Amino acid sequence: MTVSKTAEKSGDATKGRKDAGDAQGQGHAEVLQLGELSEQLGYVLKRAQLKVFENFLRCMATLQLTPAQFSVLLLVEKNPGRNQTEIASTLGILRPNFVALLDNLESRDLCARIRSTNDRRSHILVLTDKGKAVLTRAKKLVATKHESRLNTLLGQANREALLEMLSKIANEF
Amino acid sequence: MTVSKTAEKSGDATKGRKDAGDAQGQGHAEVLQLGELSEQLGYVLKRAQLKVFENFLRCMATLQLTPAQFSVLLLVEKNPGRNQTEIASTLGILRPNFVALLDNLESRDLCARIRSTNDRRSHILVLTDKGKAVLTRAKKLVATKHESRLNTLLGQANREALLEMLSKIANEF
DNA sequence: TATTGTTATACTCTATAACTATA
DNA sequence: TATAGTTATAGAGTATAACAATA
Repeated sequence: MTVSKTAEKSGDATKGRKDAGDAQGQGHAEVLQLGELSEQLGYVLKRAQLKVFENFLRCMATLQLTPAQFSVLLLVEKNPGRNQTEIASTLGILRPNFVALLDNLESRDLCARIRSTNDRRSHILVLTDKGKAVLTRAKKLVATKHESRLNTLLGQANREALLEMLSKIANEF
Repeated sequence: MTVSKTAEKSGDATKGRKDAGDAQGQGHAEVLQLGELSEQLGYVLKRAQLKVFENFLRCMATLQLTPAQFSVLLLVEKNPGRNQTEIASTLGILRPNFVALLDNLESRDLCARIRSTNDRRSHILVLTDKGKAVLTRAKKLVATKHESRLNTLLGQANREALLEMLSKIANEF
């Protein structure tokens, strides 16, 4: 991809480079021109996404939940009684990759696999009481620290418009 | 308390699961409820970004350019005479990871490293004639096949508003 | 035979340390 | 000593094949 996760402090690409008074004539110093790049939706989308995930992780540091883990907890809470294949595929996670993610959540006693009586191949997923409690705290953290900051930055109306357009892209593009 | 490992008698866990016309008792279910997930900006942002990159790759299949490679070509064209560190850090690519990316572009004769005369440690980056030609074709493909589709989907005004909000997030969040 | 969860594996992207050659 | 490019390497994230248990 174009952008790295926590690369360096944003905006220090030209750190330490001075243009004024460069007697040697080497070293243009200004920030590079992004040019058409700043009009490329994919580029800006990716950089925005990294920023948002980064902030999410900071907000969730106390609960140690990644965006993927949070999405699993939310989906299991909303759809109790579903099996691994259903939860994973809804989130776009491949079944093999879902195993380790679930192992992690289960080892922390946040969710549990229950062998289905109807189809003994299936593992029904449910949140444990601890999982429910953690999810409740997580939602509060996300709302008060994460999403609220986006509201402040964009404004409530804009944030909703943004969400709508992104949903349209995600679903119809 | 924690959830028991033994399956429950599908009481409320499977509530509302059965398809209306399901003759067998095996019930494929309806689509899962995303619930609050569809309001999580990070989640929707990520899915939108994946869709956009996916489409980008399809549009660029003939030229075999990834988003990252395209961004490098664009930036080198706009900022000739810059070295690897400057180009890479502007794009948020770490220097070690930039080496293989450049090796690829150079092996395809799209860009070239030129040892700087001022500082023989530096490699100045330039596009080759082939690189310029390919980039011109790439820009046309992106404009006519990729970005234009986004315009159709969102509308010109909305697309600009989207870009502006994403830029704001990328730069100020 | 088909499906669920799983293992093994591979490939990409990202991240850090350390080397070399210059400065 | 510090910096530019590089190598090696490790860790996530994502992808496919195949196996055991079950249907």
